[in-house]
Amino acid sequence: MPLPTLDPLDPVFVALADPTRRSVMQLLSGSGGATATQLAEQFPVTRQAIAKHLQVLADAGLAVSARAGRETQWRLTPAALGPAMAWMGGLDAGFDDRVADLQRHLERQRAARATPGFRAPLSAAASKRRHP
Amino acid sequence: MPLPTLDPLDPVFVALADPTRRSVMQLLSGSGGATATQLAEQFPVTRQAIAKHLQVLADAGLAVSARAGRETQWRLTPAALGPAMAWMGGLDAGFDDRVADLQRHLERQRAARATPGFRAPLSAAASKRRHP
DNA sequence: TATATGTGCAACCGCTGAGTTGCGAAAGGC
DNA sequence: GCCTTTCGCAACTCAGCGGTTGCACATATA
Repeated sequence: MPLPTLDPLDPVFVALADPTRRSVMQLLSGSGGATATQLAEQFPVTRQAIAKHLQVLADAGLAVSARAGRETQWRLTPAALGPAMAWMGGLDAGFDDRVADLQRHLERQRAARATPGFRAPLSAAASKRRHP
Repeated sequence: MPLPTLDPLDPVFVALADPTRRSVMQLLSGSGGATATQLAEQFPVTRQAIAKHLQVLADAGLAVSARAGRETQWRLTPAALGPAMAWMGGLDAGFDDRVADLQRHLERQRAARATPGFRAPLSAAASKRRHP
């Protein structure tokens, strides 16, 4: 029972989680656009399966469709990947913060070592940020 | 029946697809490391659920564990996100390729227009790259 | 030693999602 | 006109996943 989520970039990550869907994205990126039947020829699955995948991509804002006559052209809109990539980059930024914390900690240790008789508490910085 | 995948960055995207798992990643990023029980206190799920999430992250190379005494510390390894982010960036690169194609196409059109009596075939470039 | 705490493993359950088949409707080609 | 193509919708199957409970083992603390 996965908890209900209102994270706006959840549909993007969910869309990216399926390998067939990622291949569809690559085909759409390589070509200027394609129909569901054209895409289905490249996979060992039915057209309806591809159509469902395209709908998932559309719900995530990663693709748009435009009907022309009896066929609907699908096109990739990779701009929707921006927030997801930003979120991933933010994890490394957190790492940078910890590096800065460590550097300040070491600096304080160095200063304390220069002051005989003072003993710094161990791993104070680590436990302080354990549950933000 | 999802087709079997040997895509090496598949476990990474699968790991990112769950919102609880992403929250765990953020907590691990904000702190220098935590145990499964500590993390479970921040979520309305059991410790075992968090432990499973941590195992998924480990299988994707996104986290490592180190046992110390009776508790095991978990730490995030965001470097494993690199290939995934590179793949996403590659989709935009494909877009750049299409822009280059379009520019070449327009340039050819302009040259043809300067040569009376020659008629360029319509949308030749588009159909050429439709199924790479 | 006894007790409490933290972990890992295994079995079990409900639901979601990927995929299928079937069919009817709209658009093109003859 | 008729036939073909392409599409969208609905119902269905089924494996995997998120989550739980229960328990046994190891480590710290009294």
